[in-house]
Amino acid sequence: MSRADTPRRGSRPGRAGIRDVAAAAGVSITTVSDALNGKGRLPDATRRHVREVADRLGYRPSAAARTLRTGKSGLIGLTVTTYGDEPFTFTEFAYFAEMARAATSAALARGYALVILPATSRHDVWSNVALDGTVVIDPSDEDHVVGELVRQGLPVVSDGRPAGSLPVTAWVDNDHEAAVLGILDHLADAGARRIGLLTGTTTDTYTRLSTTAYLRWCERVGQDPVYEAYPAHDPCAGAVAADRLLARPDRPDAVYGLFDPNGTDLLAAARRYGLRVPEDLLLVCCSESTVYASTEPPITTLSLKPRRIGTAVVQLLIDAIEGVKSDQPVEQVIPTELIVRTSSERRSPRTTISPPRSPEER
Amino acid sequence: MSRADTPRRGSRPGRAGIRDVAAAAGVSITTVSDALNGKGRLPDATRRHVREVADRLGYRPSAAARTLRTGKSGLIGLTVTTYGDEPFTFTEFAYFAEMARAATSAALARGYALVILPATSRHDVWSNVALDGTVVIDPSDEDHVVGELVRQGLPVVSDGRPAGSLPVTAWVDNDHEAAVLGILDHLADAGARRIGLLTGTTTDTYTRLSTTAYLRWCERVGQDPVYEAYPAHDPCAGAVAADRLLARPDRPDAVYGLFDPNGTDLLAAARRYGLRVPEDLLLVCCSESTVYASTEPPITTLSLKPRRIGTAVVQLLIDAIEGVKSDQPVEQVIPTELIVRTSSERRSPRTTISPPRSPEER
DNA sequence: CTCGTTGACAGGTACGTTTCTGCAAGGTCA
DNA sequence: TGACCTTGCAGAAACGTACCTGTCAACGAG
Repeated sequence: MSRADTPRRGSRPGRAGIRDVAAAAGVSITTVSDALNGKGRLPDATRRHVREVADRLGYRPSAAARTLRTGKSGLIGLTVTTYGDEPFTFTEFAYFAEMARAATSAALARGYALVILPATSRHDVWSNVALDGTVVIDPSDEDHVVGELVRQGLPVVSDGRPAGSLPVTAWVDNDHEAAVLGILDHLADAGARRIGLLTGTTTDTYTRLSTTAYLRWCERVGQDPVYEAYPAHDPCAGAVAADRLLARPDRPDAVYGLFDPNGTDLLAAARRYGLRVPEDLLLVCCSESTVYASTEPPITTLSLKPRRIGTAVVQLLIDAIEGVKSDQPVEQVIPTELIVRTSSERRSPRTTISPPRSPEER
Repeated sequence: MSRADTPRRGSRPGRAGIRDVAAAAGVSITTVSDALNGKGRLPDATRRHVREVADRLGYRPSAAARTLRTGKSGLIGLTVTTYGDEPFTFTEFAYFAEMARAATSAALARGYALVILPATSRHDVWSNVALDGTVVIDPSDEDHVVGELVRQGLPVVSDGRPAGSLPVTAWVDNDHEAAVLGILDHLADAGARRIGLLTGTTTDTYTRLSTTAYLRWCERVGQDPVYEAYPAHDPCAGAVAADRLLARPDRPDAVYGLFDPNGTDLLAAARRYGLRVPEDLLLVCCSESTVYASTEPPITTLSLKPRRIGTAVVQLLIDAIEGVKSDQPVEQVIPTELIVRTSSERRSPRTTISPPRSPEER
């Protein structure tokens, strides 16, 4: 009895299935599938006819069924780091926004869409979405999620070289050490005699590599390190740390800030202490924001080229999904760009003319 | 023959199916499904046993199969406006980043994930992902995508009240008119006598409502409108427009900028023309960026509360997905917040002490 | 003793595709 | 005229899950 109740199977209101199209076009399901997907050997007349009927019925193939059958969903995960409940990534710093934008664009161009997922291993969410692969932003040393994904055979590409022996498929990163050394040399060239650093307390690779590069540089040139560290995800702490740095007895005459908001923080702190930029204090910070072009004075920034990174990461990932999976990880280094502005301009001739520095000052 | 080749069906390497779990636990598929999903009537012992075996095998249910069966994917679309090839939304202005962040957070908290999709109706991408509903950011008058989605029976919630008769399920927005009027009054209170506007050439609701509110206010108080419009998605055009506005013969003594970067643009332009802020020029702009707290001088900003909007939009959408679908659209208005800083501080007593204005100046 | 009732499970079907295999009809060539 | 290939299409088997519909025992009530 109950069988007779539903003779019109699949007659869900609002959605026409491939069956309905086949019936309406007077052909078989196979023919419909082949006609719409451009496969099989069909005369153009049949193909056109099927397409036409499908259009008329407003047929849209079920993504779930297709995914189940083919094993490909066309979805790429994008992990965002969370602090507490809030997703941190891609809003705090312009870097993440730019990177995500480029990644989105690159994915869409190849027919994929991005799914935003938290870096924490909340199984409920991760296992509820069928992914073809994942982009991981700056994974920590022992990332649960990455391990799990790799175990499932999914390709994983990371933005930022993976710490430890994380088995990612590929990664893209800048040469952070070279970038920091370049900036320090640039500041020294501009007349800096004691360069300070505003850095973070977090353990991510970017912070770690940059800080050690700074320390190594200090050792090489014989300068005592002068730096303040703060939790980078707390914007207030940045302003406080900037203030601390300029309040020190061994106040630096040049500062490099590792994080995006450091430029304005340092500028405000300098103002409080009556320091002129660049006369009394040279300033550089790492940022993708355009506001530093129109601050007073404009501030020199280091760009990590997030657009290129986001694009590269997605390309590598989709290549891995679609193409031949090379066994060895693919590594790609994107060059940084130093955008020199007034805040790090060479000191006035006065300084240059001053007598050569004594050894202990060097 | 070929049938005998694959007696172990579903023995895909790396992924254990529900069948494997059932076999390993010595129960039926139904029992496994019931045990893991907390349904059916099973003794706790069986439930525990099944769960244990599933864990041991590393069983992860197939999201695609579950979606196909249940009709729910746990995915929510988030449209981003694109200009040319590039996704524009959520990177140009801090508003979008904050809004997306809040939306992501709210969705994850309820077990949903966000999928980033372009507002243009690229069918390839849209039809390839199974969505439970969609958040649309500031849809244009005749949005193809919205119509299509609604026709498929999917709930659509928009950030920004829909123009025309777009059949969205619900929407969330600010009271832009009230916000603009409030700012203009605030500036007038601070001593402004001719208030200019920096606005956009685009036809989105925000720009339109804000501009007409400005024009109405001007008419009411008897001031000639003084405004410049530019394509908001072009950052360079903003600086040029700011310059144009201050170069006019009828130069305003106060300006409100509708878009995020306008504050720095206007500040730079004021500097070029030797105008002091706030003595010669009062400044307010609509922005969520914190940089305006530490510019010189700090700039008064209007916050649209994107966090609250993003959260509200997602809550409404998920309510519509899971709960009772009310037929009439749900509308929700989020109050704005004016963060008053130095750039719009009341003019010095000199101005205040000056004789009451003549009618034509009013 | 019989009859409903409830607990604890198993079978089987449907979700909507893709695709492998098969099978006629018609053409080509020896 | 058959052997063989090509063309044009249909049948049916998966993909992995959820859930509806039994079935079979035990058990208390009448």
